[in-house]
Amino acid sequence: MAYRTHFCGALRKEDISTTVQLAGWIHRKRDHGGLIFIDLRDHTGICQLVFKPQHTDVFERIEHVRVESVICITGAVIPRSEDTINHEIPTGEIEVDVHALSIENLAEPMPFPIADETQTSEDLRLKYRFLDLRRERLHSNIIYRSKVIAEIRKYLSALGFNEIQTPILTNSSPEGARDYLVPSRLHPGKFYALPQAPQQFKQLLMVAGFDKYFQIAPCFRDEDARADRSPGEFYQLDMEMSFITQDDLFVVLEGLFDQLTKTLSKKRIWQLPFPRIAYRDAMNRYGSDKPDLRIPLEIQDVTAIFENSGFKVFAQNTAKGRCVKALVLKGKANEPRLFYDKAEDYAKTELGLPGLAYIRYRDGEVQSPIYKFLSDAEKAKLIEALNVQTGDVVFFAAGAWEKTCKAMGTIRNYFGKTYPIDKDLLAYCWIVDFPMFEYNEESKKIDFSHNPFSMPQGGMDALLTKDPLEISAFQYDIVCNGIELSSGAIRNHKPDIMYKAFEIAGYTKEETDARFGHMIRAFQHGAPPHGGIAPGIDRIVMLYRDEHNIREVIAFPMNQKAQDLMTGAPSDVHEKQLRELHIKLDLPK
RNA sequence: GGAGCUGUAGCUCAGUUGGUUAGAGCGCCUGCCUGUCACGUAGGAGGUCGCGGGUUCGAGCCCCGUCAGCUCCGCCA
Repeated sequence: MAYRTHFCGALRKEDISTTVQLAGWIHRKRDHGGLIFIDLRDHTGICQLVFKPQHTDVFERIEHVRVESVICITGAVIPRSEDTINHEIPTGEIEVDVHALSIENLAEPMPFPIADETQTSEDLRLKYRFLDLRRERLHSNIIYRSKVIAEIRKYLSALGFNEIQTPILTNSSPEGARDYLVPSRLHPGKFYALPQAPQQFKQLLMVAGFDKYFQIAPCFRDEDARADRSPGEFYQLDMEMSFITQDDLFVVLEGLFDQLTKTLSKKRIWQLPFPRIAYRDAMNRYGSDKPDLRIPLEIQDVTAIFENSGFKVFAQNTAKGRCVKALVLKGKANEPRLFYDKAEDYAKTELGLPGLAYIRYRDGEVQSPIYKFLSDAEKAKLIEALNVQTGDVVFFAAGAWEKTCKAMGTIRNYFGKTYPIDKDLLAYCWIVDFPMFEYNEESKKIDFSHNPFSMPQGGMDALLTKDPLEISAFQYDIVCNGIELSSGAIRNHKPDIMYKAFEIAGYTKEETDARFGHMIRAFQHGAPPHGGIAPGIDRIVMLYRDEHNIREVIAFPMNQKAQDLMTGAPSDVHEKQLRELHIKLDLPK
């Protein structure tokens, strides 16, 4: 005999006078002595059951059953009287008069309430993850995640993408994050690595002629956790396409996110197509390569105004590679003193800035610790250049370009919190034209700034003739509301350009062959132009669910120290297992 | 590796300048209750104040150390 004929959340007044079987968890219980109400919950929702003393056996058996026990019932759907209708729930017009009961599983008292969303300590929630997942918030997040993935598959399959799995046991790559290693039994002393991303495989799939590939790909990186970074493993929508330009890819991704937004959310995309902002502009205007465009503040450059200024702090920062940046806050000149003090304190403690100069253009007076150092001409130029009006306040920072931009970007985000932000606005944008190379201060050499397989803009000609630090790559990020969802690139499919790029980064031909021989070899046997991207699934779900911690969108996450508090992983293994793998432990004391 | 915050009943928390027997709500147990929907109501059980040391006549509270969780920095091609 079947367990159920209906789902709890599906019953309506149309079902009145039918006999139904329901199965689920006791969500809440209200025992009136001569009458017991139970809210029965399943995956679909909640339905009220009524137990009446006329059914003596059933009534007596349910009396001492605790919440979260699993029961199956048979009963009649009956209407509720007008005054007992519950307008808060979809099934509130009816209830089920129970006349048969099967108790499937008695629940011990819960370590924390399931029906209440009471804040509960993180370690307890992780230890009893199977209970936490019953709670409304997590349960709906996981269902939502499933829908996002289903919609992605639907959209990409319709565009001719093929979903292809790539190896989980693969090779260690010294670049990038720390690898998770897996010892080989058949090859003593050798190790597999779990993939940090299927990067090379997806490019090889393009060489193999599959044209368009995607995968909901697990990625493993042994790096420390953050609120938006799961330790150990996370999921990417990994994609790659052949014979495409950067613009072709943008169209596909914009369509995908438009589709996700329309079908799964009441949120709105701010601008479609997404704005495209060059990396350098993003740094100059927003102080970040992942700007939150919803914040109505933009950084301005005032370096030129202070050339030869009498104010030495600014004047010494007008040389090449240095700058003076200004951030105008409209109408914020008359905040309490604490507003400016707290901002300065934040700049000093969090950003390590020596201070945060400001000018308050108040009604009839200007209040500023630096105003007295400025000439009348500089004062006038500032007002003109920044379009300052009475009631505005301007903050300044000066120094090396990148550091100053980033500091101002952090200040911009800090002040951004004082403006109303539309939670349902999705301000997607593309950050484009990332530099191909960067100067590594530590090793005093030129490094790839992102993916070594990206195509330099200008191709071989640029590599041969331009200052490497001036070369841009066809390398882009997709950003939404200040969250970096992914990097991507049009790849370098030409071996000669690849050797040259590696040479600039300090690799000889032999070293390049040794490390990336299989890639070069592939590109020597007919490689199509191709490119791709790999948006983080977890972060997409966080964004659409307004969650600020990645654990809230993962069914079984690990804690900050990469432990699974439910299963106890990582754990000791038997001596025999170690022997088979030819591994001896050398533990720190 | 470093910094910050937190740690008191099963859960969420309060606990005064260091002072008698450490409290509340929820949950749990035993009753009463036929229209609740966070049901109501009476009673009861439940504590290594994270752990260790110190100061003190006396420590949940002060000091030192340590553990755990979270957040951030480093790290994340």
